[in-house]
Amino acid sequence: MNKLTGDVKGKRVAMVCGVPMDVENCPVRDVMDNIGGKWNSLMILSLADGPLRFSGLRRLIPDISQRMLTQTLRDLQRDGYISRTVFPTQPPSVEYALTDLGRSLLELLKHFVDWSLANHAAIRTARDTYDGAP
Amino acid sequence: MNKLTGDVKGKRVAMVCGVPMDVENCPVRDVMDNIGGKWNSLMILSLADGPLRFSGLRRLIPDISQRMLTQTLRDLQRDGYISRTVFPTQPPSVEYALTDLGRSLLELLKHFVDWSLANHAAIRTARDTYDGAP
DNA sequence: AGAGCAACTCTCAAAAAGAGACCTACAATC
DNA sequence: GATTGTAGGTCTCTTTTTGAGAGTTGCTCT
Repeated sequence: MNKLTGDVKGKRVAMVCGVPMDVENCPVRDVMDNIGGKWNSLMILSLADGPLRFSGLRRLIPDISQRMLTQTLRDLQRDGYISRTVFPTQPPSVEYALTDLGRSLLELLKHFVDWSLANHAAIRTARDTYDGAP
Repeated sequence: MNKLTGDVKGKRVAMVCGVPMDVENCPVRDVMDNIGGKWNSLMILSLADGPLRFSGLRRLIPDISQRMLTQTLRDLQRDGYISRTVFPTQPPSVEYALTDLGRSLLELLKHFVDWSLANHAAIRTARDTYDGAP
């Protein structure tokens, strides 16, 4: 019997790092989907230094389409990572900022940034080796 | 002038957390693409307790297609996170295991698992609030 | 002899992402 | 006073990714 499986409510289910990886309703997958999206974590990192407006974010991440920018912001807002505030100027301006939850996640993401910088060279080397050997 | 931009080799570029977010050749994006894929980090977590074979991984992550399993394993192998060892049994069996680099990343991912468990309730609440207010 | 496993690959359909046009309303420029 | 620009989007169309599932090769077990 595999130590990597367990029972949750009578249902046989995979366990990863002690967490039941039930396909639906798995906390880890839920969060991973958020940080896992192509733009999501980049967006949170971009708001690290303070609130930004729609067009400010576009300038900061020049290769995101408006469509994906809108959608990513909505997704992150929905899950409580960022807030959206409309100021009644003419034309209205909309400011996006990290919430407490978002700042909490940001702390984790910063470790990733550090790790990336420290290990980038090793990854590039591995990749070149792999690609070089047909 | 925005503190969020800087110059890299004479090219104006966005800065995030002090890191130049040059669209190509950005270390952070490079790593984020790896942990960011839908299955990538789940795969690394799945190998946390020891090496597994192709079919073992399928059982552990029942909702991944064979196609994506193959591709995810190749990607992670290419970037040096996992190793692939073929044993000359009949039929040959193939074992996937974390490398040192993979185990190093795993330590970071474990923090995510912890964070997910701690904050999952808050995310669900935020989501329900957002969805409940049309 | 027939079924099953292991580790894939291949094809086709569905879903997600990207490109880019379009929209409303105001402000500044020529 | 006509054009151009900005802000914060939406809409449509095309391309790229994913997913579902059948097929493959060779051996083993019943």
